[in-house]
Amino acid sequence: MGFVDHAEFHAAVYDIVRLIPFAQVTSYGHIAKLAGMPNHSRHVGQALKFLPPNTNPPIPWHRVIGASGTISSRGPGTNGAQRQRDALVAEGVEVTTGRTGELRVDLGRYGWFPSVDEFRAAQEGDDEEEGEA
DNA sequence: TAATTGACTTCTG
DNA sequence: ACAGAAGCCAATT
Repeated sequence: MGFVDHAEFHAAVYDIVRLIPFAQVTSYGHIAKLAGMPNHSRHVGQALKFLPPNTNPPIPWHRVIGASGTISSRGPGTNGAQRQRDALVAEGVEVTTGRTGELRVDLGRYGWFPSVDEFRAAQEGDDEEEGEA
């Protein structure tokens, strides 16, 4: 699986994010792992930042949070984390707000962390447009 | 070319 | 549970 260029990595990230089940969440690091690049968690976030607003099919970027179950705050003055919280709540995911304003999801209940094997199986059963010979 | 940045993760105390 | 530090690596300054 080694990717030779940036675009391929982004495409792989998008494909994986699309497969996150409704009302479930996973982490940047786990997506990097499924993409075969376990040390690129930060770049998964970069890929999502590059994501255009209107995609077809839609890419559920809001289902990607930190490994500790917290929604990454894009810094004060931005509402990205708030929008992510709203999108998750709209799917029925419980998002708790901690004492210091951190937004947290219970990974035990909503976490989606399939092994690479399970992920590939899901990819075959759920999406066959990839031209898998 | 070197330093900084960041939608991260993990370990320590 | 929380804070700090180290490790990480492509993109950006």
